[in-house]
Amino acid sequence: MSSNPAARRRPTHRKGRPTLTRESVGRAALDFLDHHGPAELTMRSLAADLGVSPRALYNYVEDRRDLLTVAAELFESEWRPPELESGRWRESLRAYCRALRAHYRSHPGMTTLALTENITMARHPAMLRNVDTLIGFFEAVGLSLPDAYRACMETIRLVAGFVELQDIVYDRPPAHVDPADLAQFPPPWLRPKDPENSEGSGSSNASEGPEPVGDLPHLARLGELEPDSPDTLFAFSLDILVEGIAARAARSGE
Amino acid sequence: MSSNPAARRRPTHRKGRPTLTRESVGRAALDFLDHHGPAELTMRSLAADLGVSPRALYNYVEDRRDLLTVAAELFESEWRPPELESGRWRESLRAYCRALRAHYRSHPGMTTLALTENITMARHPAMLRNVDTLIGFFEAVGLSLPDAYRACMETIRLVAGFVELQDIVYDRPPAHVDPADLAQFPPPWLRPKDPENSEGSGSSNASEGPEPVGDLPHLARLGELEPDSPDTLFAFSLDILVEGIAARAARSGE
DNA sequence: ACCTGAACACCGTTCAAGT
DNA sequence: ACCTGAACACCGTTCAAGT
Repeated sequence: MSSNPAARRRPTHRKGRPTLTRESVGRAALDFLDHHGPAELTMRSLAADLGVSPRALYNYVEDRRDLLTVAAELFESEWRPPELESGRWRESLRAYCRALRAHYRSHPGMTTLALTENITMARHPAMLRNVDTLIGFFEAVGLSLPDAYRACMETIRLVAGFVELQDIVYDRPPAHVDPADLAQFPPPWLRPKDPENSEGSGSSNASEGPEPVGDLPHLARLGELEPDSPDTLFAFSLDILVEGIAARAARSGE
Repeated sequence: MSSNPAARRRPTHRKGRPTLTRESVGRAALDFLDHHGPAELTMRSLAADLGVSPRALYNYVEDRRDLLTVAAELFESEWRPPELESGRWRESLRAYCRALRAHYRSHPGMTTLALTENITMARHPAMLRNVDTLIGFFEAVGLSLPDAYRACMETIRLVAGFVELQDIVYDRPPAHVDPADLAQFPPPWLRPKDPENSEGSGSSNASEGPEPVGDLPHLARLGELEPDSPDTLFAFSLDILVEGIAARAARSGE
């Protein structure tokens, strides 16, 4: 077992802590996102987390963009998709999307970070296999090959978009928003404004006029109903997706 | 016409350039995004664009977050939705979504910027009216009031997600990606790797093994087809949405 | 081979003066 | 009232040494 000389070249520890590697710093960056917002992830804060100087990170990644690319690859490589069965395909697709949503939520901000830094995701071989499997699934459901690809992309985009645009606000409420507001439905900023306190809304110049909200009849009725949970909202999105695909499959089946 | 003394209080020009206002600096920030990436939008670069010192901006906005909030509000206020007609509702919804996509694309990165800075969008009164109108439209199509709200949110999320996750890569190709690759379908990173040049793929440590891509049968067949344009991809997403909503409306109509 | 510490050019933001 | 210029604490990144 010690016949491979290359295996002994690098020590596994240094100064009491494990030796850094390209993977371990990427892993640290990914884990950092579980507890901090994307903006807090800096070379310096990550180095402090690892107990090294900022300069040390540059021995393993080229720059911050490269670091985030590694983190994105690790993020994709740890995605374990559930089985897809083309019989009872509706429930199968729903379960797949619920699992994918949980995956994205487990490292919130990774997608947003990739967007701001112009990092192309879906490069990891594991992700390629998943995409291929998903396309095969949609073909088995009855879509043409091009439609199966489009459906695959639409599915991933729906889940990623839901997590980044909807879940993140609930999972990590911004500091300036009252947490109690987030439990409400519709969100308070979708409610018609109380005409009492129309003053003091920040903009003090009257040049553009008060710009009254006017009637918002449907939102007003919504305010009296029970709030939607994010899970309910997500279930609705899945319904639209599933039935939309079913209609498409029925059409190309003719 | 000069009877209002308040109208004369602020000069309209100073040192040959128009006086700054809260709106004008927000407008400048929004326009900045048309020509530059979100990361380039800094207090200093924007001040240089306006011909003032960075400190001058702080007389009109509290900080960078506040500046981006103003820009987001302006972005929403300039959205002019097309008419929605509940008769021929499918084509009407499609046209609405196409216009909304064009709106988001006209200021690329605004949504991503709002995400990274934790800025809650849809605060502008004009946006409230639009949401209310869209909910009314979906009710007229045959959805229940809660479903109409969910469909409204799903519609906006679909368009915003498509622009940020799909269009931006085409409209603003990242510097490190070959532009020719973007015209291909599927993207090159979705193609099975050529076994010839499996060497030199960046990661030089063999500790994790070569991790072969293996068979990607559906992606391989896709590689021989004509690439999808973003418009084609978007049209497919709209088909899924429209037919999904139609199925939902038919079900609640019973 | 891998690390530290100092340094550079940036960034957001604030302070002390100018007019 | 609104601006400038200098300054502060950050950031990514690099250089020159250390071991």
